[in-house]
Amino acid sequence: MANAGEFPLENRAPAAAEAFEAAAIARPKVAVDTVLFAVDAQGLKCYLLQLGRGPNAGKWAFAGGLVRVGETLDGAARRALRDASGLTDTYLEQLFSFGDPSRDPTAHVVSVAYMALIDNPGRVGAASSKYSAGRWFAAGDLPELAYDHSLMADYAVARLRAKLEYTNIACALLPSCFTFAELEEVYAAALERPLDRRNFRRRIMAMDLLQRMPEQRRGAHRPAALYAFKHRSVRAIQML
Amino acid sequence: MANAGEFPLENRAPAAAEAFEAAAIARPKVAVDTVLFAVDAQGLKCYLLQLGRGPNAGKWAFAGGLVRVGETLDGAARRALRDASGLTDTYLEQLFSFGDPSRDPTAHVVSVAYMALIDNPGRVGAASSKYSAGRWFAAGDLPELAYDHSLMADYAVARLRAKLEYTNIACALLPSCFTFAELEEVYAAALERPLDRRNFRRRIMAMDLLQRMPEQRRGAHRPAALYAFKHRSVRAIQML
DNA sequence: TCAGTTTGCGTCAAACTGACGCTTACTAAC
DNA sequence: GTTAGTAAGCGTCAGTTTGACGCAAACTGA
Repeated sequence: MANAGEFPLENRAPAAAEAFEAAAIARPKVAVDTVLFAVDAQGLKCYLLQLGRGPNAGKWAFAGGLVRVGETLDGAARRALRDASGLTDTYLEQLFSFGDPSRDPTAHVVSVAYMALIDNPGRVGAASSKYSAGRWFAAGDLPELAYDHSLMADYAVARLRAKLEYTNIACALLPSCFTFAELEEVYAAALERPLDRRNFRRRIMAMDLLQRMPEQRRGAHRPAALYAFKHRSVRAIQML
Repeated sequence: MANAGEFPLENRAPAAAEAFEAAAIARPKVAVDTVLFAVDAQGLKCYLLQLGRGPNAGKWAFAGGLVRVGETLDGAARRALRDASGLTDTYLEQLFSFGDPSRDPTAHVVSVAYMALIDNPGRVGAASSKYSAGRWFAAGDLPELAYDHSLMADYAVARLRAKLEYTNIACALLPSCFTFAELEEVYAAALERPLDRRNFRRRIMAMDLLQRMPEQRRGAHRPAALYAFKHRSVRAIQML
């Protein structure tokens, strides 16, 4: 549907189309906004950018932008994220669309929210001139955000937490090789609660997601076995 | 973001705005499409409408339409559903947004997919003149659909199944009073697998969602206790 | 009164979960 | 070298949940 009743309009003179239905039809701008997550020693982090222009200048917001001609939503999200952080190969997942006409007081903008994950906060690079600054914030302690971006943040955190439980999404927050302790830190940071080391190991092992690597990580103490995810693409874990 | 860099444009002469950035910015139409579900004796059903106009005339699709000036996405979905089925008070939940510019060959249309649930397929009424017909189909055996509506159908079924497991969403597919057998039929229909009557009862009871009503339903055999959901609003079940 | 059918309670073993003890393997300090 | 300290990683145990299934209770219609 949706597109259905509209086609005749496309084939008529613009004036006729206007008179018939277009008067009521909104032509909102369509935007994408991406909540970028990474985990570091302090916990789950969110990357925010400070707006350099417009009425919201000075406020913090997620990487975003308007969809361009010929672009898919995913494509626009990737481009906006690249412009804001230099990142090109991230895990990206659509979350939810926000379309309240008053969410942006200056124009009707429908925004499709995305979540992106990277394994290391240090990977972010310089932002485009659209932004005056960019930095990581603790996910649980974000500053006041522009528009309805706080809602997006809540949504993103909830989705990430849920998916940690039934998918291998943690692979997007870790390098290709990691120790069990590092995996546990990712879970503990995102879920914001401590996990029992031994039970966590058992639970993850039962999921059969990991592949043991031949090498070990040597540090100050007993060396730790290195693991990799069997599948680097995110997929639901089938509970038999 | 998203809306951010754009404001200066709004305040400039149109020509300047065009030259600066607008050339590349898409102005897609924004549509909503709603996958309407109900359960009857045959199983899970999906309500489809046959398009009466346009290049896809004759094809089946979900209830949808373009977002109008001042409308929220939810509001547009409710209106489109009302126009297509007469329904006004349904459970409604946003699913996913589809924005591939080639999903509709005649125009760039971003469509926000929704799922709606009702307790009785018989509640649907007459459709607007935009459609030439409307009827229920078995959810597992849909005809060829217009646009990317098959994708939406898959997405909707997956979401419904998932939510049955961890929310009280079944309340939207049942009348206010129902027997355990009716509740089980809803689950079995949506999940498309038989459930053990006794284990199902135990599992649902453990969730503590139901309230036993004083009356009983009398039929040809042993009378069945009537139940109602404690909460009619859909909420996640907290696993202690 | 009985056959037939649905309702709804109960049992049992296997699997899973949360809490936690303890050994192993290393480094760094003495 | 010996030892103290620490992270890694194995194992145990009781309580809970899960899946399979037996069976009595409650009703109708013949």
